[in-house]
Amino acid sequence: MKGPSPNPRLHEIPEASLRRLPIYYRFLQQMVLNGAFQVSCADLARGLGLDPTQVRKDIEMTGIVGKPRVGYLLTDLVRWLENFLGWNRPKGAVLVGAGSLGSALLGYERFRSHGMEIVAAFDIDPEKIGQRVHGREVQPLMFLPDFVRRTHTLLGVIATPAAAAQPVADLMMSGGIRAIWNFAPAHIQAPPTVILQNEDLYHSLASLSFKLENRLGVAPAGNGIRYAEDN
Amino acid sequence: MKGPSPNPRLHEIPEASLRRLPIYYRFLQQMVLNGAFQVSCADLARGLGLDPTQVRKDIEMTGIVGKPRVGYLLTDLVRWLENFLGWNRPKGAVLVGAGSLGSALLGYERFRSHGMEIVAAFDIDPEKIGQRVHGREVQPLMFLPDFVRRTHTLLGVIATPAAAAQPVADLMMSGGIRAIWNFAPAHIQAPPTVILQNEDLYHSLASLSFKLENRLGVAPAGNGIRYAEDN
DNA sequence: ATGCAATCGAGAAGATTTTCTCGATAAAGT
DNA sequence: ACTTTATCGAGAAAATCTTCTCGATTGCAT
Ligand SMILES: NC(=O)c1ccc[n+]([C@@H]2O[C@H](COP(=O)([O-])OP(=O)(O)OC[C@H]3O[C@@H](n4cnc5c(N)ncnc54)[C@H](O)[C@@H]3O)[C@@H](O)[C@H]2O)c1
Ligand SMILES: NC(=O)c1ccc[n+]([C@@H]2O[C@H](COP(=O)([O-])OP(=O)(O)OC[C@H]3O[C@@H](n4cnc5c(N)ncnc54)[C@H](O)[C@@H]3O)[C@@H](O)[C@H]2O)c1
Repeated sequence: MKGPSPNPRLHEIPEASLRRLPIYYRFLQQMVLNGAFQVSCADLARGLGLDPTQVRKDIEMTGIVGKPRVGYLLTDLVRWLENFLGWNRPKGAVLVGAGSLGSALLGYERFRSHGMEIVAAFDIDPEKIGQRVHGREVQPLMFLPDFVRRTHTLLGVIATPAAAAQPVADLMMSGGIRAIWNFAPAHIQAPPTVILQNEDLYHSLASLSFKLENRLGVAPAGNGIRYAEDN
Repeated sequence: MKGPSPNPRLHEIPEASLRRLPIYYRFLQQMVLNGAFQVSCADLARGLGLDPTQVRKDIEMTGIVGKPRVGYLLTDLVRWLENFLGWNRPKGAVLVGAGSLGSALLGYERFRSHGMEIVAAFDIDPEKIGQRVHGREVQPLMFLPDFVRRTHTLLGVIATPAAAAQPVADLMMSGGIRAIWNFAPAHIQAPPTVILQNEDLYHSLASLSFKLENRLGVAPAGNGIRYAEDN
């Protein structure tokens, strides 16, 4: 396996499929630890309680080809997915807002093995500036655009209060940030050339709260994945 | 507005719509602050860059009726949504794993106004037990089932390492927890009577990483929301 | 070798979600 | 009062996503 660029039809990859791949990836890693050698879509489906055809379609979508009656070589598939998602090529990121959530994110080393490395933290609070959080010195917010430009950083993480989200995003974009991961509960306006990913806990809270009150069980099995706000 | 039980067809509410409601809610709150008095679906759509019909369908789904040419009375709609989502009736929750993420969650007061109040924290680490985190004493994990039973708590939040997620979930369910919000990157098995909400950051990371590497802009405008793993 | 069973791959069908379209209604202007 | 216009509500159409089905391929057992 040395796979050609695993990009079948970039524009036609369902977001839902894209967001299921990490689930498969994690399960496969577990299988590696358990000493397995090969894996079929049916194995994945059984283990995760999903529809086998859906799993097959998702895996197929990444462009890897399997062998009938066997499935895929486990290590091949793991590396294929890493490569497909770009998780074997960590991309630098800047974080703004070194509060409680920001600090937790800064301390989370696992991001590096999933395509992102937070290389710098910024804040507007003089108390925070100069402090070290998990090994990184918090810098004044105003240094951000220049830092981004100099280091060609493409990814920005927002962990400020909601009111600051838009101005911080603007500042990021002014420096050349191309993708923003927003943890503040705020709607950010950005040109369509910038990739926006809102991590809105209230989405989940709404779903949980509503279902709990209405005694609804989990969604039908096949419906493994639901979307997160994009724009 | 004194709305009858706003439950048109419980089973037929699209998850996608459900998860868009918080976005509307937030925008409406902002409008209230800005002194607005009434609001139309078109206003919402314009402000959020979504399709007007989609907004209308979503709002319609909650069962509120508007007036042609006007839309809805702003405060009515806000309260209607709060009631529909259950955000005006905070539900107690237990949290397990008082680490960096768990502490951030414990310190986040905003949950209370969105249907959830974390009433107790548990951990397995003797160092953590007995400490106070944002006003709550961390209790030994083994006290959890009894606590849940005594207090009739229905919601559980998991912020432990992935390996502990399943056993912790089992413990929660043994006490009577009916809905689990899982922040650990792990697949939890639960009977369909238990509501599962996985908050998997790797979903977002996969989406971001992939799109960034393939120079894809944001998803088409209408596509405001994308799914989060449910099971 | 031959037949059997499991699986991939791909097209078709079905379900769900989003978008389009249009009639009804109420406010604002004429 | 009448017309215009913005909006809701609802059904139809389109797009998207999921599930079903089946032929082709491969490994395994006989
Ligand atoms: N804490 C949580 O568990 C949690 C959960 C969900 C969402 N959030 C959201 O994440 C964001 C951060 O939450 P938090 O609990 O870490 O808050 P926090 O108050 O602990 O941290 C916010 C940080 O942002 C900094 N900041 C404020 N304005 C800024 C600006 N204009 N530019 C740069 N930095 C600025 C502050 O100095 C502070 O360090 C909030 O939007 C919150 O709603 C937090
Ligand atoms: N820190 C982040 O920013 C972040 C981001 C995304 C996901 N997560 C996930 O959230 C979870 C917690 O992350 P964290 O950074 O807070 O980790 P952490 O190590 O700081 O905290 C984990 C806590 O769980 C406790 N714990 C361990 N085993 C337990 C058990 N069996 N029962 C009860 N408690 C137990 C530990 O004592 C510790 O207090 C992890 O699964 C992590 O992958 C964290």
